[in-house]
Amino acid sequence: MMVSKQELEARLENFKKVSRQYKLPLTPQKLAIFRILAGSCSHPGVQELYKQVKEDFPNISLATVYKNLKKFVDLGVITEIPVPGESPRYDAKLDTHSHAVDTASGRVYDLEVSAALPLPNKVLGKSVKQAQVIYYL
Amino acid sequence: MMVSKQELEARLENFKKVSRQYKLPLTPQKLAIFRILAGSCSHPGVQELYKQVKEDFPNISLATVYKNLKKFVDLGVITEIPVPGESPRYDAKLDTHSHAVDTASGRVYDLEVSAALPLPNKVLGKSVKQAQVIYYL
DNA sequence: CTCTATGCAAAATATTTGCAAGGGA
DNA sequence: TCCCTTGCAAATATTTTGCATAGAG
Repeated sequence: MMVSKQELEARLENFKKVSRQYKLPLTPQKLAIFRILAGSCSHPGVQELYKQVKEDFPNISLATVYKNLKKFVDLGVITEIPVPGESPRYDAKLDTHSHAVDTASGRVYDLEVSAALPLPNKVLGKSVKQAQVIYYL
Repeated sequence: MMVSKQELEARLENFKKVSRQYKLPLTPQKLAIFRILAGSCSHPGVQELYKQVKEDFPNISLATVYKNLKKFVDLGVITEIPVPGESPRYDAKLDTHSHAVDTASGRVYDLEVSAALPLPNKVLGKSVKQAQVIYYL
């Protein structure tokens, strides 16, 4: 499955907007990393992103990928998906949804949170910033 | 909060039962690691478990802790809780429940899955082995 | 007795850091 | 110009592996 052109554009716009908001320079490397993530449904990890962005920026450093992913998470423009027994994967889809982890293949799928599965917005007296429902298949 | 004596005993019994089932030797080290986990509500990670078990077994190797945790997960007697930005934590509570991650302190809490939050038992046509709902506070 | 587990050390990975030079706003 | 960012190399941290020995059943 592919991300639609409109959705991709929306994600890129949001990324740029937030970057401006925090007065962070928009470098070609950042844009490339974000674009790959935003255009993918496969929830790549660091190594995979590094390999892909290398096609456009052969000299890019792995450290740059690490630094930027961390920054993106801080900025809230991407989400880190922890996968048991593996290194984390990343997702540029921002609306609340769940993930299904196929334990056989290691693949991670997006799932819509069904209306039948309402998430509380307060837990332990604190407000829920984010919720992840992960299904292991 | 503490784990009740009965609950701890039940978890230990189950651990021993499963070990026997798979004809795996029950060593003092394994027992120690499992007991710490089963008696704790703090969802310790590898390093913390290592530090604690070292008090009883000063010569225990970190590798032993890693190997056993992995084995316990395979056996299904503990669960790995992935935490974004951190190394995984472990949990000996086996009934279906959720976790709340306090992003400020890094603490992980157990939550009962409320009846109002029914989890589907099939997703993408495959049966759900396990589901984790993680709330980020 | 047989088979797994243990501890140790080394190896393989993964992630972070410091710093000089470059580049966006 | 002012910071942030980049790439590189080194430093850390994390996790895995091989192997000889010990120990559980």
